[in-house]
Amino acid sequence: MKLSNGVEWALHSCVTLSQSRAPVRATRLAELHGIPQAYLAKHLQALSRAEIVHATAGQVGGYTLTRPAASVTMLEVVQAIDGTEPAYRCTEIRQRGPLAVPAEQCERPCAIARAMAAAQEAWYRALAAVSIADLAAAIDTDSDGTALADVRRWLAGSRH
Amino acid sequence: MKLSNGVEWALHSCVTLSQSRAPVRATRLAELHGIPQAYLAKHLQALSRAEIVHATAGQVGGYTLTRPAASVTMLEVVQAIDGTEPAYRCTEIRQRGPLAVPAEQCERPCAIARAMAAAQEAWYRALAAVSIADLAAAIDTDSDGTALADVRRWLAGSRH
DNA sequence: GCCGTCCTACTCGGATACTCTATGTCCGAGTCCGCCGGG
DNA sequence: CCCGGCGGACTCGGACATAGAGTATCCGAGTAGGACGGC
Repeated sequence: MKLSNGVEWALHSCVTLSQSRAPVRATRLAELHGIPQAYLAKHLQALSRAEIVHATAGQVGGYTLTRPAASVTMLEVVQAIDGTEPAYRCTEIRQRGPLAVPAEQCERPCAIARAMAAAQEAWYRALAAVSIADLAAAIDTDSDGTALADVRRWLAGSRH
Repeated sequence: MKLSNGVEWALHSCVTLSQSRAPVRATRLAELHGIPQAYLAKHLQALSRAEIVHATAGQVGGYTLTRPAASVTMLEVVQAIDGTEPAYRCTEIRQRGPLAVPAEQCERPCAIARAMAAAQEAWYRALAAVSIADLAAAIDTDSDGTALADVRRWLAGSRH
């Protein structure tokens, strides 16, 4: 089980966007994080489709958060990038083979699928409990308030 | 994020093995579940390496559980197949770009990595709370005690 | 009749092709700003 | 001096190559059981 690499970029990008009221171009986000511009753009598109960020075209365009950072959860971002498909997908092998269970008795998911679904739910809950604002606050605390201030200053700098 | 298909097969196979004291051949397990024999064998090797099952060679060989089903957790099986690598791997992008944080200040994982690790931990706990015996009991309940009895009878049948 | 040895058939184990998703990249459609001309 | 129209350059968006991991398979090494011969 491996999570897409873009999830990390998307989360960092959201934290960065939460520090700016003005639109931030994908190029600048990529430059700030030292990652490929074109590929980050692809993931930002996914965030745009999920209506987590709003894209503005034109000369002073870029991305902004559509909602306050406190109301955007990590879960939303992860699902926007990675999709909402559960990690475990039951293929109903109990309905196959010489001892196949008839479909009528398979209305409820099988015990294994139920346990995996419960685990996934626990994962979801843990992610839904943390917002982008929480992440920003934690980063701020970790750096004694310098990191995000630097980001704000850098974002306010020349548009190159 | 997608979990390997073999996880499902491995879990079902473990439940099946818990119903037999005699070794069960990979061929029979595959036949019972209606899945490719050669590929299942590969995953059974992983379970063998993890010392969850014991492989016996020779004419009446096959696989058996090394421990009572109640002491084998779903987490062990999942990790044996899928590996122990966490789903989210922080690439430390905070140490890159124009505002790179110096490595000395990065002893603690970044806030995002901490949150993802907590979520993964919640997932692990949910899986560790369920044993193979629990799964067998749940399946037994679901089928009014017929499913596992059928399996035991089928396993006791001719070795073909 | 009993025991040791050999043989055979069967098992698992690792090395080997193939496919599909995730990665990385590019160019085109759409849009907003700034300039220019007219009133 | 103010306003409307136009041009241009910049933005995002989706379509297009590439690589790595997961999927599926095969054949060889090793082993346990059974048959055979000798004692």
